[in-house]
Amino acid sequence: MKRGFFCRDPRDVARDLLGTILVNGPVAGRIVETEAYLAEGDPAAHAYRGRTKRTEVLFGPPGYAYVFRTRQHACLNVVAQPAGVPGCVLIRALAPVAGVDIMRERRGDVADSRLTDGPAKLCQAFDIDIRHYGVDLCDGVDPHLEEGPACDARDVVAGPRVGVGAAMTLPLRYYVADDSFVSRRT
DNA sequence: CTTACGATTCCC
DNA sequence: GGAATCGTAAGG
Repeated sequence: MKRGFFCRDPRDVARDLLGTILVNGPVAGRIVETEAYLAEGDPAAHAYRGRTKRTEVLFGPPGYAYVFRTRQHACLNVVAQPAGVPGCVLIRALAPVAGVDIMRERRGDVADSRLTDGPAKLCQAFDIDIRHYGVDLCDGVDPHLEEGPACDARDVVAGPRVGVGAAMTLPLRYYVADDSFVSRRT
């Protein structure tokens, strides 16, 4: 995945990221749901309250991983836009492509359909956590992103984001219509 | 040092 | 509907 891909508005990156393949060693999956977090005017974005140790990587160059914890779970984002502009895209769900058996071991006793249908679930299935904070997702070293079969633009749906405290109804969430791994249908 | 609070998930 | 549970950030 070329770094230039991420050097754009988070909304465009979020939409175009659908279909991209996330790889981490033996496990891989096709992204089917994302959310954009804007660099400016977005109270729900972590970078909204400024630059801190936690949000530091958001202000760096695009294509790097911004991993954060909420409660006891980790979530994976990709930094978008040029250095100094803290936009990012949250990877909310993906469809398993390889290593399903390993995902089952990591996720415990859950149905296959719930292996990776949520931002924290996919991190657990892919063994991604805070230790991946700031890693380059464009350098080919795991974990990394690869171009996948482009999904039909007509299948892409936009809607309100999930679980954000600051009530934001802008359509910043993108997902593949009718995909069974999308975390929630609206 | 102390307190408040989640970009979630799973179980009752 | 509610608890789990811990790092981060802000305030004293």
